[in-house]
Amino acid sequence: MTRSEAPRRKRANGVESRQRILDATVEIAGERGYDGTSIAAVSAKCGLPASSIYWHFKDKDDLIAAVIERSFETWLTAVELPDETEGTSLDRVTVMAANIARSLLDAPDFLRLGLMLALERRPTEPRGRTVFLQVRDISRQRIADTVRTLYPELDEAAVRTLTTYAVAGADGLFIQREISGDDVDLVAVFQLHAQLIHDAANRMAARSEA
Amino acid sequence: MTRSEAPRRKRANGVESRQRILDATVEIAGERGYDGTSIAAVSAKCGLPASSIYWHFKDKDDLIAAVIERSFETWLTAVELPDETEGTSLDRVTVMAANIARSLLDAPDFLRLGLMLALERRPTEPRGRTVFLQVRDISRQRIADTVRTLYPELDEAAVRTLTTYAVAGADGLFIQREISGDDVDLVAVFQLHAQLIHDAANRMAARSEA
Amino acid sequence: MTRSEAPRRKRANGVESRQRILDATVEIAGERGYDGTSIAAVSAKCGLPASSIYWHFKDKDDLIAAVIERSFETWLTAVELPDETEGTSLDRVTVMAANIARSLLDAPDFLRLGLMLALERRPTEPRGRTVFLQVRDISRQRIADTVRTLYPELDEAAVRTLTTYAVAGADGLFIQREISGDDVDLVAVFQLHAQLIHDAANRMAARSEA
Amino acid sequence: MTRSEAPRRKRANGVESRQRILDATVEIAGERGYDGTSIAAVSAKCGLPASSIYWHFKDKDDLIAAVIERSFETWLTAVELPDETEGTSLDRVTVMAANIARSLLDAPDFLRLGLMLALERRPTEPRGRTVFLQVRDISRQRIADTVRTLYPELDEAAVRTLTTYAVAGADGLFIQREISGDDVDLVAVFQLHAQLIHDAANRMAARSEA
DNA sequence: AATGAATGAGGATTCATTCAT
DNA sequence: AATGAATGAATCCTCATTCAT
Repeated sequence: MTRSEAPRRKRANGVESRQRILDATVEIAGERGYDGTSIAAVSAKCGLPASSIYWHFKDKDDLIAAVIERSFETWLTAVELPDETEGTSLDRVTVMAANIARSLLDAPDFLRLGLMLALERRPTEPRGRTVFLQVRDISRQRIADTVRTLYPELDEAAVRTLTTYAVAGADGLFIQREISGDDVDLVAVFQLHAQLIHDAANRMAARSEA
Repeated sequence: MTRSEAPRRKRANGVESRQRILDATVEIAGERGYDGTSIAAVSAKCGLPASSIYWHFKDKDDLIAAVIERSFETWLTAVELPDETEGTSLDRVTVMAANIARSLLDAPDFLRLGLMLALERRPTEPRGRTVFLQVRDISRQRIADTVRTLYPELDEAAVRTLTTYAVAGADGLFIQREISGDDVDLVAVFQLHAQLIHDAANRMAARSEA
Repeated sequence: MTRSEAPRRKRANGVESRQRILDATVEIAGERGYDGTSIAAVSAKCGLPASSIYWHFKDKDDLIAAVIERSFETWLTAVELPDETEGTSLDRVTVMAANIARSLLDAPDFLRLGLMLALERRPTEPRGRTVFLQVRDISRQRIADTVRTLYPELDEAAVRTLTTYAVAGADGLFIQREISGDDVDLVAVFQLHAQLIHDAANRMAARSEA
Repeated sequence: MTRSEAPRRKRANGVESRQRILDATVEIAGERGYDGTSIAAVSAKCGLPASSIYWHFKDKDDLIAAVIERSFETWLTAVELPDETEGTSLDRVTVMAANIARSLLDAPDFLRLGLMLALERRPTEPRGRTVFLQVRDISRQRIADTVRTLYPELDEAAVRTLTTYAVAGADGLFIQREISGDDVDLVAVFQLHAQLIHDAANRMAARSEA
């Protein structure tokens, strides 16, 4: 709504414009989902006319997909998994959980939008959804790797189950936090989650040895 | 062009029409979310003209809220929590988890739509979202009650944490199932969830006694 | 542009509205072709909002197709072919040519639009084009029938050739008239056309007898 | 993202670019008419960015007009009218008709576009239309000259009528061919056309002598 | 209880064109 | 000679909603 900041900008700068558009889009799409994100709203928020958005992105689908891609990259670098950490496996799982929790607090738009897309079931699936599921799978595999490293006695079925459970818990806790706001101490509750997973891993390992 | 072709419209029946509209709406809204649900689409799916939908419901907001309400009721009666079951607390938690898992498999539209609404963050919140959060809270309290009954030694903070964790896990596992389809054995994974909650409850009880 | 004629019309009247829309569309589409016909222009000319046009017609394609259909019907009834006429075959061909010429002078929008559509070669053909080619074929068959009746000695190949030539001449002369306006006496030149076709028919008949 | 990937753009060559643009435009405009031809489509087909098209042509109108001009020239040189041919006037008319028929088979885009333009009736006439009508008139005069040469007894009114009829037939037969494709033997049917014109000329000559 | 028709606002996207480089 | 980026107007069409019947 403030117009004063744009005193007839002329120097065309594609890269910056693209970023501005993406910035505006994460915000809006993270709040209102795919259908709730209108190009007009993005245009208003980023200051570029709607038609300019179409110079940078083929269509809305392409735009949302690009948002997911970029957000995932930023998020990934924000998670900074210190896999080399010394300590017991419980320590390491706990640190990891805290890291993930913190990263989610910083980039909630990404996951919120992603989950909304993931929940939808349209006949023609938005590309953004596909992309989200792909990058989500990348994260999932990282977690699986960590599980394998920390609990080498586990067989693949157990690893898969634990990973599923770990991811599901993360999603669920994130949602809880989105609903209840600061009532939920995300870091604390993620650490409980880590603890339980650790217990489960140990029990499974014991069982498989027997 | 001839008028006589009307196929002997069965005597208008308000109740049935209302149901047809609601049926159409759960399906569409469960697949595409709030913004993705157009009155025209609902009209097409239920066979009644758009204007008829407005005879039964004040506006789109009202319609979606009604859908949530009805779906919740159906779901509640489907869960059939056998609180009176004899057996160890682990047994009882496990049975309960299986019941919930099964009920979610039957009414996925309800939870899918609800979660989509819950994740959104619009300036003027749809009434459907409010309703969903309310009914969700009802479920939450039932779970809290069960936890209190099964693990009477727990203090209120612990009960709250466990309940949060239980609900979060349920949401997360549901999402996982929505994404991966039959790859996820929802009942099995819910039972693991129950197990871990049971362990956590016992550890917490032990700690609070100390 | 004159607004005064519409003092808040309320009495909904589907049939009349439909006609108004079609009337506006023939005119515009007859002048500017498919792409040149904007829904906004039609809306402006008929006084109904653009969205109302979509109540009556599925989309632009459907609208144009409907225009062709209706125009063809009006044109057909305007041609009034007096097949029963007594007289020499030349007389009868000449009368027929004059009739067609006159009907074309009255409904030039129809043929102009149709020919524009016929000339186009888009990857996905507008339904209006299909419809035009169909109704055109109906006319063609009527002409073929007349030729068969008037010159019974002709074999089918000859009938086909003559019909093709007759239709082609009609199209070409119509175009000439569209370009040159009143410089071309359409009735006169159509009668010349009839004459030449008559000669050709006789020559062909003579040849086939030999 | 690296700039070095540009594939060694061959030294800019204005003339060639201009040709490429014109080539793309005939094709598109010949298929879809004036309004149906978008600069973006031309740009996509010729590989040059839209802004480059505006370096070579003032605006869309100018581009279409240029296309008509160039196409007419190519067509003219393709017709190769052998006016000096010996033989009866019927022979010569027939040869000429065959030549024209063949030339139309080779450059259908030109005439298709031209006829579409000619049929349109917009308030502000595209320059391409004007140009087409002009070049068409040049052809018309050549035909009139030929008629005058071959049938010197005809008065000017007769020459004009015959020319009109000749051109109209050509247009109509071309259209027929565009619609029906290979069902129409354009050369054969043009020869019938020539024959009939020849007959008409003779009859007119006889009449004017009487 | 229901519906045909209408409507203004807004949806995504494309348009022809310009301008600085 | 060419182009990346931008832009306002216009495109087709859908939206939620209303209203007279």
